Amino acid sequence: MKIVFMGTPDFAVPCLRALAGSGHEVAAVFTQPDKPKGRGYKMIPTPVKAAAEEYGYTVYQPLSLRKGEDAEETMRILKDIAPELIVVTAYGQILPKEVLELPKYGCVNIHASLLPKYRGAAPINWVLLNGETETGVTSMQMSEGLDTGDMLIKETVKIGENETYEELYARLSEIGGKVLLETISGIEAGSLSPEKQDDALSCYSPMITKDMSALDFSQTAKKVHDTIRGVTGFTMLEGKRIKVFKSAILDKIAPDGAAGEITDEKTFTVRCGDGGLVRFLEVQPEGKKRMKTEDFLRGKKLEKGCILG
RNA sequence: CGCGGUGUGGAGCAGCUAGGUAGCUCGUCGGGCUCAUAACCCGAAGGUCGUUGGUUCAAAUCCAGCCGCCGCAA
Repeated sequence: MKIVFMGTPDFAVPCLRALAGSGHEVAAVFTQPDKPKGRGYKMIPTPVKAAAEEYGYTVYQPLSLRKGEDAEETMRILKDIAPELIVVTAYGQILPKEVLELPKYGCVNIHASLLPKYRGAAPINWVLLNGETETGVTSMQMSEGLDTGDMLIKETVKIGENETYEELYARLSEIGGKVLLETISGIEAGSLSPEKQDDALSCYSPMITKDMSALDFSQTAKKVHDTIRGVTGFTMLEGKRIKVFKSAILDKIAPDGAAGEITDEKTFTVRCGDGGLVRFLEVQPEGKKRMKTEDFLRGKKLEKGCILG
């Protein structure tokens, strides 16, 4: 099948690779424009662009598909290509109606949640922040609303108690590639039965912001742990910023003591608002590399009773 | 030229402000102790102190450039 692929971040890369290995014709790849990123404002190509170039695909990076010269130009390009299907995975732009209706089979989207729950930009983060125990990947026939199209294939996965955003992200993106191929096969065979989303059950996952990563130890241990898993936590230790990438909740409870207090300096365990204890497993001090807590503690002496935050 | 941190044996760090013997907590290897152990005791190996140049009798330490890694901000 002649396909146009649209995607931007790492999450979309396994989908593109799946297509590349499937025998379908990838006629073009669309991704967001490169932006000056990082220290010194270096221009970094998007992960999808980097992958597309490996395969020698033609890459387009229009500023907008909805307005301006780029939008008109894009429509001309798409009409010229005349794809049978457009595949969209975490592209980062809203597709106008003309684009949605252009291909014979329309546009399909791979979304990292069990729709209709967690529509929107950051489903993986929010699933973890909310302490969900399962999530998944859904493919859908795109319509004009945001992640509101009819659902085609859904695959559910269990979430590990200590599973982090990174880990879940990697798992779901791989599943995304698989679901994509199944969906395309289904479309070709005409064997899919689109299912309408029940809007009453829907919820949105808005973009995450920096301040959501700030750990608040007056909250429950579960909440603190989920924050670390979902968006990577950070707090202040002796005036310096320290990120927390991985954590675990202990079975024990410390009924007395202050929130944010280090209760065990040998393992970097902190007391939370409900008396629950969270142990940091992987941290990154300001200006340093990310490291396991045991490594961190070899060079840094913590003081028991020291308060974080 | 966005702001800042950092680069020291395999790992994480101290030492640098007031230049002059390479240190700590671990790991590794050998030996000992023990019913046994990730525990304890003794010993050993292992480092061009990121790189280039400068100042100096002498530089991990002071100065300049370069490279790498990272935090913030976008």
